[in-house]
Amino acid sequence: MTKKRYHTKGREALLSYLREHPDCQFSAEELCLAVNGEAEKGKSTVYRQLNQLSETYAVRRFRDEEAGRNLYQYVGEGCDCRLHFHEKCLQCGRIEHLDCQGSAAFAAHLRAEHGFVIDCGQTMLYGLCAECYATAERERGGQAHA
Amino acid sequence: MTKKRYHTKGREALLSYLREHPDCQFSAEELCLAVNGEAEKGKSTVYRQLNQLSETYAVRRFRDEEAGRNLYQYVGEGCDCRLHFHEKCLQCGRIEHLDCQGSAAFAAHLRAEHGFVIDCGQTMLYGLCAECYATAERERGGQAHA
DNA sequence: CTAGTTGCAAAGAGTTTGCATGGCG
DNA sequence: CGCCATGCAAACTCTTTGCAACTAG
Repeated sequence: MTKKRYHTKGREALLSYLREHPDCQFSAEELCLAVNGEAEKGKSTVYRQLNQLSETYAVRRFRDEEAGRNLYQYVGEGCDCRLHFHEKCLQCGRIEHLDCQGSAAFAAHLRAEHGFVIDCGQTMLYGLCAECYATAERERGGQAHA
Repeated sequence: MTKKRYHTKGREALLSYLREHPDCQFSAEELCLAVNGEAEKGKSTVYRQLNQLSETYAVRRFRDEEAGRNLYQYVGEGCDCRLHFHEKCLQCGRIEHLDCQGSAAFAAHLRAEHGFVIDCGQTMLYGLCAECYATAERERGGQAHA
């Protein structure tokens, strides 16, 4: 089922680069530039390599909604991104890290009650940050315009 | 900043259709078919309408990673999708609803500790379901075992 | 040597935009 | 009547695929 893979300089370089930047998400274009020195040179190969790497547990493909493209991030061993959530405000778009306080309890609950082993590093929580929620409430209460 | 909007039959029909199917996510193509009777007829207008609707709190754009396209869902008033999480297995791709048991506690924690008002209906939890986790563990152990 | 990998160009899918016409207010 | 909305086609972006040359094992 799984195809045999050769160890090639290209894919190794890509993986190394991603592993050296554990908390960063890169676009295919950025990675192509980083590895090949040019954003266009061999981009199809970079896409193929990224697809291959995404089949493993080491690299994960995310979606950048705003830009309408994919982002790639190292999420393998020695990476702490799995231990905390990220929360993104639907209004202002800001992303913030969430310390492990309640996250661990929630993760434990999911696992104990549902057998679901959540991967915080790959989960984005959506909602409204304090400021935007306040603004939304004010507008809703004001009913100035709808 | 916000542009003036006319009440038009087209956008109203779209919103009505979405509102009548509160737990469903539709592609632009499906919506075009549902509203215009044809998947191609006036699709650019449908895209424009969906973008307009997505600027409100009533409709939200999601991403269908597998199909590489956007999905649209009604998430406004009278919609219960905000009250529970969905968990998606990174391995088998299955999506399951998660009852409110621990979700409510987690949501409350987020709000109390971080002022972040989470929107469950717009958040997807990623991880491994029980079966896939067991399989993954077996394979990982297999390296040392077999 | 054989099968996987690379690189370029071209195709492909989904979405957006230009422009003239139609419709709401 | 002004301005927004519509509809078609063309353009655009990101990603994938075809094919010949290359390379790891």
